[in-house]
Amino acid sequence: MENQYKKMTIGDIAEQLGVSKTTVSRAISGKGRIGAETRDKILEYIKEHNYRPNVIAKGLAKSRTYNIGLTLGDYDLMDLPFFQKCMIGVSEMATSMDYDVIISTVSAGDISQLERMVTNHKVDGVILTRTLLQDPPAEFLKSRQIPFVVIGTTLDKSIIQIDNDHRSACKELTSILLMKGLKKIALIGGSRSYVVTEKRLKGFMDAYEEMGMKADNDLIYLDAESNFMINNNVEELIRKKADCILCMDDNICTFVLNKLKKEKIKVPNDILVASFYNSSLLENNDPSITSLQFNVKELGNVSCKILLDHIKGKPVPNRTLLGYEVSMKESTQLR
Amino acid sequence: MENQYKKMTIGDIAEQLGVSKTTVSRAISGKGRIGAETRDKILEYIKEHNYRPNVIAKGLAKSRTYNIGLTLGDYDLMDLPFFQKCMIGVSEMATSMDYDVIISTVSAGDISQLERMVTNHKVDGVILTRTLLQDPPAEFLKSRQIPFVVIGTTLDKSIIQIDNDHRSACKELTSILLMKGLKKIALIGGSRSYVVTEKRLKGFMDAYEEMGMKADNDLIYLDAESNFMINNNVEELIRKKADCILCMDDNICTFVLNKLKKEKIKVPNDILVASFYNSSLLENNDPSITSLQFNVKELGNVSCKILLDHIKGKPVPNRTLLGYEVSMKESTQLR
DNA sequence: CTGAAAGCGCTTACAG
DNA sequence: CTGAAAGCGCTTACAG
Repeated sequence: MENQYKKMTIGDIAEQLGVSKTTVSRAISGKGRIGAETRDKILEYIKEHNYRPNVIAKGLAKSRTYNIGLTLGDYDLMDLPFFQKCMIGVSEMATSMDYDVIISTVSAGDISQLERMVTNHKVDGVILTRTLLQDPPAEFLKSRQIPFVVIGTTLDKSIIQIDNDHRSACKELTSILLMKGLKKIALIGGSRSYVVTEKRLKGFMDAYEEMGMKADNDLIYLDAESNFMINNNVEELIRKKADCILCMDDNICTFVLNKLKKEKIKVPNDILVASFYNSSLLENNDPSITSLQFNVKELGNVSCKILLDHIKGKPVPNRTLLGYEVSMKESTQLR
Repeated sequence: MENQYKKMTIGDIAEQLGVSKTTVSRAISGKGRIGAETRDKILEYIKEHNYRPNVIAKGLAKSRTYNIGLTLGDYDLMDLPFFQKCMIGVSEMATSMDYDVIISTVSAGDISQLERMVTNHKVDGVILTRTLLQDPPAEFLKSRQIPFVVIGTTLDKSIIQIDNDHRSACKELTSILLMKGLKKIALIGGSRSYVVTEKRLKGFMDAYEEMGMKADNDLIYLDAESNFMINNNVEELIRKKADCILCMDDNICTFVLNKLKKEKIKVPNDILVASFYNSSLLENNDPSITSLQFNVKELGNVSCKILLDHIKGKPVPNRTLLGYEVSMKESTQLR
């Protein structure tokens, strides 16, 4: 099953044109002095014969792979669209800079795939998605001194990170709700081992503080990991007569909506609902759900650009915060 | 930003142990005659010093990249979980055979990323997902004589393909429904430019034929691409008093369920609903939705194995059909 | 059983 | 401005 497609090399071109391989190489890379005439002749030949240099060979010579790694955790399966959109963003940018992206899954703390990829010298750098407070992949890469960036937020300030401004976003959505005159806003959030959970909580608190108010801790439920827990939380919230439920992500929101439906509590008539995260899970919901909107593809784009710049030794910001949008929908309309 | 991690080479080992690079290479690959004693000594040294060969260099020498490409179309965004699960399956198998997977997006017929990846000699083969009747990526790869396999089904029998047995699966689900005594089963399907649409239709027909019955063409709606079209279709089906709506995929099913809800038609009390495809979109629906179940990760596993075998020149089956499960839920319970 | 040497397809000091 | 040569880190006939 050999590929019989003409595999032209730099040597073939040199021979055909009666120049040296060095010259051909220079014409291609544009580096080193070379006569305009010779260069044009070579470039023309290349175009005409559809030659493409072997990136692997180039990589070996320059100790580069022209690959970057992208990890996905199996927890990503929970927020399906995120990884895919992000990956498309990364891939788009990588391609435009003549890099490719190799994927690597990290499941249940098993970083063997990542280790393999790195120790096999298959990538020049890595993009980590969804980091935990304690992040084995990040620690591994740090110990290996491989350039890497993190999509998300880590406590370790020395790590290059790119994230949406979750804190401000959550603050803004909460503020809008508070200004509607709501008195008993509840918050249901996921695992506190994710940094983003803390960020969202802080944003929520910020909104209260700015208005000189105090959030009611009795209405805040964190570490809500299962449908069961969320059902319980919702029951309690009904008893406590919350007037709005803020969900930290769409998964939680889906469970909350199901539970409310089962209890025959109407949204937005009886209670308001909003999500701190957008995903297509809620796209077709009736009523439509108020949520934050993040441009995940852009997140991928930017992260890739930063990693590549970093690999090339350019200075890059240690922390990059991307924007958001608040999308008000039916679920928070006061009757 | 250089990686200062010890980059040991085969030469270093040879020098330290007073043998030749050839010998070291042989010890590692296990090919070529070599004394057991020398081999053990080398292997031990390698283990002790945590040496990992540079796969890129090995690749250059063997004209291999130890990478395979995996394409995803932007239409995949419609069935989110599919690509990701599939990719995890592919990656898992690839890793176990010391290969890596490079992703490449193909959007709106733009195969430039794929072309780049291939002409840059970055992959030894490619896995294509979601092929269309007319498939530019497949045609391109064929013309380049690059080993590749397709996840899905193509009309071109010369292409190595791996798919679930959609036809049998759809037939089985339809049969079960027919045996419940349903008289007016409707079918709403997507674009006919996907081979799988035809397969599903055939399976539907098969069920009727086997029972000596004839499907009512008046209840079959294909090329239902938009929410708008599906709404119309559902309206007509209500008028025609269909007793069951079979949806070819979960996207369609979601639209159908929304429309029925809006029209205040209860599932399963007033009409039954089932889907020919499973995805998490419907996971939390109330009532739970009867659907077919496919093991997508396994699909990825098998596809990768077949491609790798093919690359290595082993004989592989031209067509591989994987199983399915019928999962009966509330949405098809006759009262 | 072991090694010297050529080669994979590039890049890049060093000379001229 | 151009080229011969060494090198990137491996593999593999060929000889011994």
